[in-house]
Amino acid sequence: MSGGTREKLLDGALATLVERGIAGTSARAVAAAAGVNQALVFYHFGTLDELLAAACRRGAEQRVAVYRDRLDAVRDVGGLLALARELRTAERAGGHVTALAQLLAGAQSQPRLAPAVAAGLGLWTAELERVLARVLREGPLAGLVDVAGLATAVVASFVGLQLHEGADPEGAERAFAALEQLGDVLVAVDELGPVARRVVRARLRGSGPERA
Amino acid sequence: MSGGTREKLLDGALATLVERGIAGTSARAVAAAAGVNQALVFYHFGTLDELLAAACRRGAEQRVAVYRDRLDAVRDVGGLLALARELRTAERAGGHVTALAQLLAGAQSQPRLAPAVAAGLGLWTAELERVLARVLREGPLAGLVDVAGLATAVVASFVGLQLHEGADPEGAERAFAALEQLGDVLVAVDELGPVARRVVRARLRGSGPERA
DNA sequence: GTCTATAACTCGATAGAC
DNA sequence: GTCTATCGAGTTATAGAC
Repeated sequence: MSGGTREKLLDGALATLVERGIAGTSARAVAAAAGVNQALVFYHFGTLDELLAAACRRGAEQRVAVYRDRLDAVRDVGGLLALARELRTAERAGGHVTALAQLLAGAQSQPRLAPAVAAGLGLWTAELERVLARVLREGPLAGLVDVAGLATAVVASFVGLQLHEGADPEGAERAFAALEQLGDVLVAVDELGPVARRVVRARLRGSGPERA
Repeated sequence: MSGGTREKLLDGALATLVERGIAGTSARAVAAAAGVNQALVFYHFGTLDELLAAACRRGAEQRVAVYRDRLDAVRDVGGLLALARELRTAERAGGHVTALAQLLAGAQSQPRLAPAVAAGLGLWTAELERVLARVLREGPLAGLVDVAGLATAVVASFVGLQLHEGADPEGAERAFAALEQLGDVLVAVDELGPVARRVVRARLRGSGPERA
């Protein structure tokens, strides 16, 4: 939490979003969390929304950077699910996805937040798209599912599950476990070999995304 | 919007959640949306949180009732995806899932909201669990994936996608389309027949949920 | 850049008339 | 049940001293 006032405020904004939610994230609450005078929010960022938007962008950049190496190391669907579980566990301490979820909720009725939140989500989506393209390279889904859309769906689902965790932790745990089982099934289908794969594709002729 | 004051306030609460988000849903804003005096919020519900909790429960009950017949009519994964798309379209007019999402965001830091939101989500989850159990009855996933957990995951994902729509409509559309493609693949795998199904299950021996 | 002080407003909630 | 009036606290944002 050291460094300049600007950085303290950005950290304080994310911490306040996690602890008090978007409804409780006032300029005073953020300044208190940052250990800084309340007027400095407006000196450095003009408005509270601008501070939150900046915190959203920087928070997503930092987190994505932290996980980039591990994302690069993922080789199959099972590895991706394992990383998702690790990220979920890390959330209990850091709460970065929680902060993003609160900003996303706020962006629904605060148009000024929407671009920043979309950018933050886009950083995660872009990373995941790379991983999915590699993991699904030769699997049965390759060429049949729009990878960019799938990446967005996975990110959105992760945010939804993280929110669910706050209201129903046991349910969220079961949901996560079920998705891991689903992933195992996909892996097993993948291992059926090229014959089954060709059968599946033949049945889907014309219903997938554009192919070269 | 006719009826007693209590009902006007419950409707006004949901409308305010959609228009202003959880951060902008004050007792005064709800009363204004309901066309009712502000003090009546506290006369009828004691606190604002109690009103929001009651609105959450009633809203979920009403919406689930509206969709129950159509959920009962779903016979396969494709039908379920078609219904999901219909529900998503209906959201643009009604915004009931959006209200639920805002309440879910608020519940993260407002413990008094959590039980009501968990109950509201639970109504959707229970309905979906029934449908999934029927749809997956003989498919490759039967017995391999915890249906209750999967239902929760689907509901959480839907809420996440709905929130995503507010910040990035094009991305949400692509995500939805990708999930439909994924559903098509699952249907095709399902049609591979009992031989492939048995191979998949053999590979998964011991990794699924408990079986009788 | 950082502070105090304050203007102007909204908030949840209550008291008390009707 | 519904209204007006209001209290006390919290809100964004600014002015001006240092």
